[in-house]
Amino acid sequence: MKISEVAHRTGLSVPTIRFYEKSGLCPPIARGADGKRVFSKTDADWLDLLASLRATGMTTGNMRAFAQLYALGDDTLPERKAALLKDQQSLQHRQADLDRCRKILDRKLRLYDETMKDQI
Amino acid sequence: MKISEVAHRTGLSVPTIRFYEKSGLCPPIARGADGKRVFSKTDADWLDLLASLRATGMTTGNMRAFAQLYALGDDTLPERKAALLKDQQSLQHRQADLDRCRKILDRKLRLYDETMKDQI
DNA sequence: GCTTGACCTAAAGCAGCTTCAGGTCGGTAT
DNA sequence: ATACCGACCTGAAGCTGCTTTAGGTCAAGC
Repeated sequence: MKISEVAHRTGLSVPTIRFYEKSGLCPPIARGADGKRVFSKTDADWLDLLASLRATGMTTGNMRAFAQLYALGDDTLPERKAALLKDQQSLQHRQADLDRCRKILDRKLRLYDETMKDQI
Repeated sequence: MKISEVAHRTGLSVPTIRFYEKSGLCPPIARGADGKRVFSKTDADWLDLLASLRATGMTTGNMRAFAQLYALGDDTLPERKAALLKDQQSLQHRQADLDRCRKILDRKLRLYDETMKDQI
């Protein structure tokens, strides 16, 4: 499989995939005689996993840790679950932050409406 | 007013305030004989405004633009409102993204629960 | 034979800060 | 008096997670 195909399948950009390999987020990808990356099904699945971890907002550090646990097999399921739970918490934090932002913004906009009404 | 007081009042960090000044997000702050920044009430209010714009997730570029409109007086109210509305939209996008993330994560966690139940 | 397109690399750039290294004060404890 | 502390200053580097740029190789199509 070519890098462009993997990009299409995972939704990651081509440079991001190269970046992930270089950063050790996935194992080194095999190369063809021409030096181009040749992705196995396993590689593609791995990158799919990375893409969905990224989608959850996980940091690359945690993604690397998670991927390593994944590579160690099913014994690490509880640890991986714990990592996901932690991720879930930070996600909740971010959502709460955004909610706070939204409230500030809504209040500001209402203020603007009132001020502008007065002026007309 | 000292920088530490402004930091405390606005919730911005001391380096962030210096960074904002350096980046032209606020007008240059007056200095005492010792070279230290001396913030006027106006400066502090300005930074308060910046802090709440940042809280809404606005980019520094937009913050700069917004602050400039602000400096031009009340004639710019409609433009500022438009900027805030745009900001609100991007905020809604981010919220939608996080919701999507949360769903992915919840699904993953449920999968883990099932897998682990099977193993016990 | 010449261009186009997909791939490659290393390196720089981006936002928005934070952190570091190194220096100047004034106040206080010994 | 002197040694130290904490708050301030500066410029520059570091951080995350990519994206963009510059420069190069190769096969295929016109």
